Amino acid sequence: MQPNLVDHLAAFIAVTETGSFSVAARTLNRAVSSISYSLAQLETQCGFPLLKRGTRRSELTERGRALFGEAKAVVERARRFTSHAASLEQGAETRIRIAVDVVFPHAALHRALKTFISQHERVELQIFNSSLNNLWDELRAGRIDFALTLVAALPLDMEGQSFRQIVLRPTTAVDHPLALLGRPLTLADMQRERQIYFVESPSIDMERVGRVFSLDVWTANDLEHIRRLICNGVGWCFASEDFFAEELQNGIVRLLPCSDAQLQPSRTISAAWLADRRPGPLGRELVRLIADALDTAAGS
Amino acid sequence: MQPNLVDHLAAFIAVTETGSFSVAARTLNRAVSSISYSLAQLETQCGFPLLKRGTRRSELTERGRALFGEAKAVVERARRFTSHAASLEQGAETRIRIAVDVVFPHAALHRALKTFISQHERVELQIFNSSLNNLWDELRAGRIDFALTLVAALPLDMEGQSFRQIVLRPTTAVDHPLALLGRPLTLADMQRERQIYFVESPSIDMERVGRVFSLDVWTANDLEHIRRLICNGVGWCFASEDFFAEELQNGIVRLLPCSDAQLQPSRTISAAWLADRRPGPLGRELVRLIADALDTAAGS
DNA sequence: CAGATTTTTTCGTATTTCCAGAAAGGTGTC
DNA sequence: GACACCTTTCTGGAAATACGAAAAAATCTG
Repeated sequence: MQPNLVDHLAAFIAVTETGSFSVAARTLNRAVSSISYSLAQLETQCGFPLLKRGTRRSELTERGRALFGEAKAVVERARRFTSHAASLEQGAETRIRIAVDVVFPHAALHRALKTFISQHERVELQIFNSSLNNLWDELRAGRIDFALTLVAALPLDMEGQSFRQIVLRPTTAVDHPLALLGRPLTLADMQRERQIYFVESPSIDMERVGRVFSLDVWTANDLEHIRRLICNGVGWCFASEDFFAEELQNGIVRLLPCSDAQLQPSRTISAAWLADRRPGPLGRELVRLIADALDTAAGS
Repeated sequence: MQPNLVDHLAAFIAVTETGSFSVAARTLNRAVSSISYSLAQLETQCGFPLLKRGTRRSELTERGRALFGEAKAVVERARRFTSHAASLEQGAETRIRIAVDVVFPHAALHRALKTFISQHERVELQIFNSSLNNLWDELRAGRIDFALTLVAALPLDMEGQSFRQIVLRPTTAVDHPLALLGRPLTLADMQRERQIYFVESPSIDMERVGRVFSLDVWTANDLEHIRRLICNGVGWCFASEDFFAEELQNGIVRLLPCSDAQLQPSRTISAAWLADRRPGPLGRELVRLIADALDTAAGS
C-alpha cells in the first residue's frame, strides 16, 4: 500500500530538529543520501514540500509545521509498540497479580505502584487483599504471581525476599476500654475484649488461622470496614503504625503496649513466590520498587 | 532500519478483528499470502507469536493482546498523518483567522466552531472581535482570512455569502431611563442618553464610524465590559437578541422599540472575504457550518 | 572573486522487502 | 474419501531502500 512511513517520518523529524541532513544522517546511522531519499519520498507522497532547504539550515515550511506534530506522534507510537514488544520478548508479564497481607504497609506499596505504572502503562495489575491463611494455596494454584506478606518461615516450595520488620500491636479507639486501662495489656485483657479480624471469605475455617487471641471475634473482608469498626470503638485488632497513620495523627486510635513481647509480635515483611515460577522482569522490578519505597518510608 | 511497520500492523489488526487471514486479505485488497507474510514479519520482529492459529479462527495470544492496543494506536496515528497531509495538499489552511463583528450572533458561531474543531484538531484558529470600521482594511492587508459581519453593501474587491437578517435595537438595563419612558424611542431620546460603543483600539477615529447616534459615547474594546456597562444601567447600545439572550431571560435588560424603523436597522449578516484570496477548503467548510448553525438557531 | 569547504541532490547499483500466484499441507464437512 | 476452506511455503519478479561516488549548490575564506 504505502512505503515505510515510520522510518521516513523519523528522518523528517531528525532533519527538522537538527536542521541539517548530514547531522540527521549521523544521528540515525544512515547515509546522507538515504535521508535525502526519505524526505523526497515523504514530499512526493504528501504532494508538497515539508522543508524549506537552506544550505546552512533547513527549516519547516508552513505545511510542514502543520504536520510535524502528527509525525512525531506516529514515530512515538511506533517506538512504544516496539519497546513494549521487546519487553514482552524478554519475558515481561502482561499481567501482575499480587496478594497483599492486610498488615503490609500500604502507603509504601502504593508509592511503589505509582512509579511502576508510570513506566509500564500497559501492564494489567490485580491486587488482592488477603490474610496469611490462604496465601500459600493461592500461590500454589497460580492464581497470584507473588505475595507481600509477613512470615516467620517460608514453606519449602516457596522463596522470596525479605524487607524490614514491623511490629504488630493491639490497636483500639482512644476511648475503648483497653485504651483506658492505663497499664500494658495481658493476654487475658485481649481475650476478654472483642477482636476485629480480616478474613477474605466467610468459608475460612477460623480454627486454623493465626493471631486470633480473643474468644469474641468479628470478621470483615475489607479494610475499610475494619478501619471504621476500630475507629468506632467496636473492638481491637492487630495493626502496625502504617495502617492507622492518619488516625494516630488525629488522636482517634492508639497502639497499646503489651505486658509480654509475645503479645506484640515483630515480624519480617517480605515478598514470596513459588520457587519454580519466579516473577518475570516486571515482577522483579516491582519488588525492587517496593523495597525502595519501604526503605525511604523508614528513613523519613 | 525496520520494515514497513504500519502496513504490517494494519494486517495484524485486520486479522485480529475478522478472525481470518482470508477475510482480512479481502478487506485490505491484498493477497492472502501477503497477509501471512506481514504477520510472519511482525512475529519474527517481536520474537514471539501474536496469534494463536486455529483452523476456523485465529485468535490473539496473551502477548498479542497486550500489544494490540498499541498496534491500533500506531496505525491510527499514521492514518491521521496521511489524511491531514492529503487535506493540506488539497489546499487546506494551516490556520484560519476570522474577524467577527461584535453584533454577530456569538452562540451560533461557537456552535459551528465546536463541530468544526472536532473534525480538524490541528487547525490553528484565531478570532478577533471587531467593529465594522476597520474590517476591510484587515482583510485587504491579509491579516484575516474572512470576516463575519453586517453589511449594507460589500466593497467592490470583496465577495461573500449572506446569512439571515438580524435587527439591532437600542438596549438598556430594565431600570434605565430609556426603558422607563413607556413609549417608542425617538432619535432625540437616543442622542440624549449615553451610548456604549465597541471600538477595538483607542486610535479609531470616532468621526468615521457608523451607528453612533448619541453625543455622549463611551467605548470599550471587549464585549465583557460592554455587557457589564449595559447591565449596570450606565448607558444604551445597539444589540440583537442574541448577545443578551441570558440577560433578557432573567429580565435584566430590555430591547427597546423605536418610533422610526430607521432607528432600529435590520441588517443582513454575512461572511465576507477578498475576492482574489478566497478561503480554502477549511474556511469554506467553516462558513457552511456557521450558516447551518444560524439556521438551526433561527428554527428553534 | 577564485578556490576551499560544506551540504544536499542525483545517479548507479546492490540489497532488502514486499507482493501475488501456485503448490502444499491441514482441518472440518458431507 | 471427496470436497471446501484456510493457512503456510515456495518462487519469481517488482518495488522500495540503502550506500557511495559524483555532481550541484551555497557559503566561507583569503
